[in-house]
Parts: sequence; structure tokens; C-alpha cells
Amino acid sequence: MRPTVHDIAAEAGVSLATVDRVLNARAGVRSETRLRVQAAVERLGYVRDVAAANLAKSRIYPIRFILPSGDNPFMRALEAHVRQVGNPALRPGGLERVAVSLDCVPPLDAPALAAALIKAGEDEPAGIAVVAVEAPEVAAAVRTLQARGIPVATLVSDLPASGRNHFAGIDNMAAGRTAGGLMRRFLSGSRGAVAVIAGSLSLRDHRERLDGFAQALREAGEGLTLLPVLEGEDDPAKVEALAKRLLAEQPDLAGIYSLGAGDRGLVRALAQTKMPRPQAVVVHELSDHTRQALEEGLVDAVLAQDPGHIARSAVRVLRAFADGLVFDPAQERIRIDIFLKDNLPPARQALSDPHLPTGE
Amino acid sequence: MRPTVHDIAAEAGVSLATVDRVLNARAGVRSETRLRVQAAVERLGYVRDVAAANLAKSRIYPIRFILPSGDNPFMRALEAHVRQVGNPALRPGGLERVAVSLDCVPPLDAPALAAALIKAGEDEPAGIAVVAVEAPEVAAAVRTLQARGIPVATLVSDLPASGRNHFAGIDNMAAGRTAGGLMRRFLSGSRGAVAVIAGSLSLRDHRERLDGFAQALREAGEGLTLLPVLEGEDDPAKVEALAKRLLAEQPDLAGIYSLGAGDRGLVRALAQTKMPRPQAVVVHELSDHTRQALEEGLVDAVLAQDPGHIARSAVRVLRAFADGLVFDPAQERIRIDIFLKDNLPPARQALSDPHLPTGE
DNA sequence: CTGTTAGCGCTTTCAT
DNA sequence: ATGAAAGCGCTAACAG
Repeated sequence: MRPTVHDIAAEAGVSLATVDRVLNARAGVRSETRLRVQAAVERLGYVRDVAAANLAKSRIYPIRFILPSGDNPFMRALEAHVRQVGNPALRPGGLERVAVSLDCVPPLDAPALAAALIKAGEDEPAGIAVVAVEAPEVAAAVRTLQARGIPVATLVSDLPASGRNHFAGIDNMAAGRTAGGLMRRFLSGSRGAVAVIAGSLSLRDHRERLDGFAQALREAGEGLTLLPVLEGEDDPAKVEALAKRLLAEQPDLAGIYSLGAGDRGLVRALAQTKMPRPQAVVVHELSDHTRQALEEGLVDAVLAQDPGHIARSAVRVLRAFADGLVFDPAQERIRIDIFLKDNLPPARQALSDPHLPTGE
Repeated sequence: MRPTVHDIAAEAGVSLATVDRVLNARAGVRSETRLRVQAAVERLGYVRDVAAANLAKSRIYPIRFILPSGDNPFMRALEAHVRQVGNPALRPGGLERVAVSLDCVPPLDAPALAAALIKAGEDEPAGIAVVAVEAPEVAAAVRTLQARGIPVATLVSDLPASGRNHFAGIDNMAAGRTAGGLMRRFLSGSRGAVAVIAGSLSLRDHRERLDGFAQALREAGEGLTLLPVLEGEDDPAKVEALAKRLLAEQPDLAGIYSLGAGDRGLVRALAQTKMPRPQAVVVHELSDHTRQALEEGLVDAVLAQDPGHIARSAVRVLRAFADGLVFDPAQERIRIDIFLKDNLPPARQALSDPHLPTGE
């Protein structure tokens, strides 16, 4: 059996309450006593049972998520996962004692986001997770929250200047480089123009992907020229218009890298065009549309990040920060997933059947 | 507040003990009473607090892992992660109440594996996780365990015929297809021979990868011919010898797919050869050697599965089976990771610093 | 500064 | 067939 507070109380010759005070670094213990307790902890190799502690505290962790509204499929998938993480009926035994609430604000609207952050902090949640827009007022809001002792994690798009506690998302520079590397190999030897369609360069993730991609393509040094970036504001209609023009007016178009959302529009343009299609098309995030486009060969690779992992990870990490505990960075690293036609995951999975207890 | 057993006892007009009996499907409750309790559960939307239940039961889950011994770097990495999952000091608040023990048996030795399985089942563990070898005696051992009520999960290499409760590993057929798809694109247009180096075809994962690869290459229909499979027994020295012969005697060698272990040998052969190197080399699993080979351009892509994820997932799933609980299949799906030079994860990460509690 | 005591939500004797 | 009461490991009043 693992040692308990009782064991270390006995070992140190003090009461439970004193042990608890030392363990939780509360004031009001003579330093000599504290040392005795700490020695006992060391000697017995005591490790706190966090589940029991939380039970005793009746502690629940209120965690607020702030996501962009709108019909970006990735964000809607993230929202669905966030709601699921917060539902105890859906994950008994899992991430417990968390009360998740969720707020959506219009995308790309920094003042609205900053206001939502401040409001989210008002009732002292255990942590706040937010898809950031890179703007001074947002960074200021994050700093204000942290000053009030509320841990903040950015999701998907980072805001390092704010000093946020954690970023749950992929390394977007690496993602851009990966896209560039794939494009180069898919285009091996051929010459031509490569287009990039972004959502908005005021999103840090989009800027970083662009930088990484440009870098990888430059290194290629081959006959590939990078066209000026197009911004489609993650809007399928705008992206479609941009892509149509591109296909019509750029006869030597060899590749397209779509690093934001709105791929529905791109896919439509590709499906309808009468011009020869570019040899390599790389997009971001798995959705019904991109999945189908991959299967049909309209798209050659999808770079993705797992929204379920992001939601769970954000909760775990914020909880760890709230409690002053360690977490495992390897487990919380969000992978850059590369999907080809051949390794597409099954479309959608529900919870496993409950395995009835033996006896029924 | 979520309803507790007290609430449902009051609602149903019975005592705590009776509620507990119904909740745990234990005998000795009149069916009329049972119905009353179940109705109360429904009405109040009661969900059991698993953490509290485990605390009350003082339950710990003894889980046994059986892995192949030897110097296969992937298996050693898996072993390291398994040991970490079982160490409460390393993951406070995480996967708690699990006592992991680990046993290694010689690779590819079915009788030894079967014996180890039977032995592992002797003291009634909560679950057993095993890297399977496909052999009748192993399947029989697994069935014996299950007949005794012990859930079994296979890791990495599956054994579906045994009726194991769960498989924690990638879809190896899809992995093979993915390798084939990459190879085709990397070789776009060129003609030549493609070699496959496996470990042993008595490992189901190796056979499945081979099948998927062959299938993808056939579909390609281009000028690529698949050479007869080589078996290197996952041994670097043997793999090196095979690869050297291949490089020397196959002048039109366009690609190599190494789907087992022993890649150290392959990398050495590639580094030392004076012949032109094949245009595309795809291997499995990230290790110091394959990572470096990727960075140096000796290898073009690494397919991988995350050993940390496999270890954690196996424990979560076995625990869910032991308790008759649901789990989230999407969370437990092991991804086929594709690593290129550009999206290599950082080499190694330790636990995050403990965030000291406020007040100290 | 330190100790006693009553619970957190659930399970488990032991009575009835 | 059902209930009362103690206790899992920890925290939180409230006394001293």
C-alpha cells in the first residue's frame, strides 16, 4: 500500500492537520515542524492521492473556452469536442470534476475577443482556453487574467507575447515547412507557379504556416515560383472566387497550398474547372469536404490537428496549472497529422458500448 | 451539484446500501425496489463518481504488460512508457490507481509467450496487455485468460482470432498502403524495382503492412516491380547484410520499404554504399537512428505509432473493461504518424516543471 | 502554532 | 430483502 497522510503524521509525530498544512504549503507551521514532516514525506515516498483530495475539497474546476463563431468546420468540431469533455455522462472515470462552459465570439474581431476574455474571468474560473487573434488588446486581456491568478491556454493560434501559460496546438511553422516539403516532392522536377491561399495574416497560425512554407520552397531552389499570398478570410465563397481566378489566369499553376479554412470553396473550384488541375494540392484540417476531396483525388494531402486532443489537452493542462501540478509535455504535444488517401481515419466514432458489469 | 447516491436514495425512498446494490447489479433486491431506484437514477440524471467509488473500494488495478525482450528500439521505448504510466510519482492526478508490472519474453517465441500469458493470469490481474505473436498456442492462452474473466488487450501486433478485448495499435494494412502511396508519389513516373524488408511474416503487423503496400503498388500500375520480400528478423546485422546485397545486385532499385525493425542496419548500408542510393526509402518507427537518417536524407519518410499513446491507451481501456465502463474509441485510436524531415517532433521531453502552489 | 472532528461520494461489513 | 454505520485518503472548519 502507498503511504497515506496518516502514515506520515505518525512518522513525523504530528496531527493530520499539520501534515495537510505542510503538504499544501499553508502558513502557520513552525519551520522545525515543517522540516520533520517533509523528512517523513521523503522517507516514506509519499505521493498525494489527487482524486481523494479533490473529493474532499468537493472541488470542481470551472473552465471556460472561447472559440470563434461562424461555420469554420474545424472550429465547430473543436466546439463539439469541448462540449463532450465537459459532459460527465460521456466520460465517466475520465477527466472528471471539470465544468466546462463555452462562449463563441465573431472570428477576427479582436475587441470582441478581448471583452469576452475579461468577462470570462469575472467569476474566477480555474482556467480559460482561447483561440487567440494576434492583437494588443487581446494580449492585454490575457495579461490581466493572469495577474488575477487565472491560468490561460491559447488554442490553435498562439499569442506568445501575452505570456499565456500554455499553447495547445501544432507548431505551425513546422506545418508550413511540411506542406512545402510535400509539395516539392509531389512536384518533383516540374516547374511552375505555386499559390498560397490564407485566411487572414492577422492570425498567427496562418502567418507561421506561410513563413514555413515559403522557407521550404525557397530551399527547394528548383523552378517553383511562389505567387503573392491570397487572403480568403476563411470564407468558402471568397476562397472559391480566388481559386477560380487563379485557375483561369495562371496557366503554369503547379500547386496550391490552402493554409486556412474555406476549403469547401477551393474544392468546388477544383471540381468545376475546365483547366488542367494543379499537380499538387495541400490543405489544412480534416472535414467532410476535405476528406471527400482527398478520396476523389482533388486534394493530395491534408495537414491536420486533432480537435479532440486539443480539447482534452487544454483541460488537463489548465487543471494542472490550477493545482500547481506537473503534466507530461509529450502527452500534450499536438501532432501535425498528415493524411493521404491511404491513411484517412474512419469517418466518425461514437463511444464504445458500455460493458455491463459481470452479473447482469 | 450533481446528484449523489444520497439524493437517489431519498428520491427512491430506500437506503444507501440498496442504491449501491442496484447500481452495481448485485443480487438481493426485489425487482420492484430495483425499478424504483432505476427510475430515480433516470429522473435525476445520476452519474456515478468513479473516483469516489475507487477510493471507497481502495481499488487498485493490477495490469500486466508482456513485451518482447531484445534491443528493438521501439519496444524499449514502449517499455519505458509503460514503466512511466505505472509510476504515480510521475503522473499525479493522471492515470491513478494502477499498478503496472512488466515482463519481457524473447521475441518471436510463441511457446514462451503463451507460458508468460498463463503465468501473468495467475494472480488475477485487472487486465493484461501483450504484444502478440500469431500462433495457435498464444491465441489459446488468451482465450483461457478471458474465460477466467481477465480482459486482454493486444499491443502493436494483433491477434484477432483470440477474441482479445481490444487492440492498441495502428491499422497496419492502412500503414502499408500509406507507405505504398508515398513511395509512388516520391517515385513519380520513374521505373524500377521496389524492395521490401520485413522482420518476420509470423508477425501479423508485418504481414498486414506488406499486403497493404503490395496492394497500393499494384494499383499504381506504373513501371514499379515489387521484389520478393526479404526477412531480416528485426536484427540490424541481418538487415544490413540483406540491404548491402540488394544495393549491390539490383542496379534498377528505385525504392526500399522497411516495414520491421533493424533499421540501424539499413541505414548503415545506405550510408556506406558506393552505388546510387534508391530514390525513396520509407521505414517504420521513430528512433535515434531513423530520426538521424531522416535528417540526413538517407530516409525519406518514417511511419510511426506513438508508444506513449499505446501504453496509456492500453491502461485506460483495460481499466474500462475491468470496470464495465465505456471509453472513447476516438481517443484510443492510435494514429499512423507520418514523419518527414520537416515535422520531426523534438527529440525528447521531460515532465513539465512542477508549478508550485501559490503561497510558496 | 497545533490538534480534533466532521465530512466529500461511494462501498462494505454486519445487523435486522 | 433492506438498513445503519464505518471507512477509503484527504481537506476544512473550529477549538485549543
